Amino acid sequence: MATQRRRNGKGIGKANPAEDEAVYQAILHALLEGKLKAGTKLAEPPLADIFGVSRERIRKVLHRLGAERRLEMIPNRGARVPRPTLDDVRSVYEAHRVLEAGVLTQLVRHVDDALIERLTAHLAEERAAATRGDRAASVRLSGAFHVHLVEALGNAELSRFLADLLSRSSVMVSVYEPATDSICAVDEHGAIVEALRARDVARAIAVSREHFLHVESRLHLDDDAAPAGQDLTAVFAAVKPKRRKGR
Amino acid sequence: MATQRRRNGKGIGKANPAEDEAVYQAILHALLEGKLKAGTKLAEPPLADIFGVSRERIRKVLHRLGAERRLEMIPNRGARVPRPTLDDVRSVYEAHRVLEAGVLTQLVRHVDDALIERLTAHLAEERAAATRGDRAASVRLSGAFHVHLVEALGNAELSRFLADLLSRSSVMVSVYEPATDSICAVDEHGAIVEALRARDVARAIAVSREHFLHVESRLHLDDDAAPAGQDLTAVFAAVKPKRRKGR
DNA sequence: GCCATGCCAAATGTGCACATTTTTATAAAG
DNA sequence: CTTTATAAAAATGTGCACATTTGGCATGGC
Repeated sequence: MATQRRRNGKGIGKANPAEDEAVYQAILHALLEGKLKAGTKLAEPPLADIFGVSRERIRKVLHRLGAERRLEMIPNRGARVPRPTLDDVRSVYEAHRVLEAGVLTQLVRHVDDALIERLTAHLAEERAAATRGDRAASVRLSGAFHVHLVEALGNAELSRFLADLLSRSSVMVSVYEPATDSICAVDEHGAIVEALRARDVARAIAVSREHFLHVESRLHLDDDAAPAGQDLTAVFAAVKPKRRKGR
Repeated sequence: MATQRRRNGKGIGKANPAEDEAVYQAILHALLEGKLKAGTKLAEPPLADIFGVSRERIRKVLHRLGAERRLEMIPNRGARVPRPTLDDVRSVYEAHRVLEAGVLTQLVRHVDDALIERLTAHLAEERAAATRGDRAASVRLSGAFHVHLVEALGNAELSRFLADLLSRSSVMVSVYEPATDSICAVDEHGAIVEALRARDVARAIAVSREHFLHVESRLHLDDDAAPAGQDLTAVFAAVKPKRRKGR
């Protein structure tokens, strides 16, 4: 009697790790794309309804995102999209700057022609996107340049740390808008590569530092601040065509 | 089967966030102390029985530790204490080395007498512990020195990253045993402070680098490798005096 | 003797039914 | 009209009952 089956009549405890991952990726993607405005409440029941999964599954995903510090979890009060302070953003940029100084210091000891060649090729891509006027590609490639630098070291811990920093700064673009007007100047990236080729640590670090300070100086507060109330259904509209109840 | 301790029909959903934290801290502490050998299986039912809480609570904690990469989670097969490779350990040390190079680069721009004074005081503590022969204090203070360095920058992201690295290397002590014979030489720490006082970036980084390479060279494989099967009850014996079934 | 196969106990994964807490709506008082 | 108190509604947190999967063990065939 107590065995209430699901609507699809199949098993209830059916293991489906892919479903977890799909929901996680969907929400994470929405966060990184900036579709979810800062301060938006992410309640479990509506999300379960939208994605057509149980509430527990949504719950697990939200708590995971909270553990990764991508969502702000408050006990008994659910999940919200974090509203980073200007100091928070500066902190992330500074961390990136400090990290890259260390990376460059280590990198000059291991530069070889292949690396310089790869970086030069990347610079060409960046210039192509810039002259083409493709803003989206420019932003993407600009971030990828720094990823290339750290991955040249082949250290998983450092790569993960940088990925964490970049993903966090992505979210921040929706509040403060850095570098939408003019992204990382390709020339500055080129100067870093040039210093690397010359094995000049001090110059590489100095250029990198100026580069980051340049970007940081463009940060400014964008205080339209829609405090809450965003239509989640609209945000996740095209993500999952699963049926949901009549609105 | 293990009789669920809490069967009082009245308050089932009683909120108790402190209980979560207690279990989390207990397992984390056991991990950091090296009481849990690498490769040990952490099954949910016995842990629930030991701590006297429901299985779901254990479950949540284990998954949290898995998300923090302190436990290795395999779908449908539970949690195990990770068995880090020698390359993993080297990776952590290298990351610390690279990070500290960046930290020192940034730090020489903001050194003041107060900082030098604090670091000097710390060095005195280290020396005292060393001459006293207090090995535990020496290890602790030796790690704390590097924490002091990064915290001098006042950047939360960087501090968190270093804490992550340190906690991971703590776990690794149980497999490879670095620096138990002779921990970070105080003289090397002193040389770093001296270079900072002189505002000599290159020297600070060089000394720091040599320091880390020195420690890394002491790593060696300790392959006794008890493959599994550790008595969890004994490990968590003194942690939680809560009543459990037999005993 | 050794590998393959089937069965059974144990462990993990998940939906659901509550309890608890928070938030919203409504009514009353100043 | 604003503010406060109270009740209703919604959302979050948790234990439990299953389903599913895994691992071990015995049996049978080569």
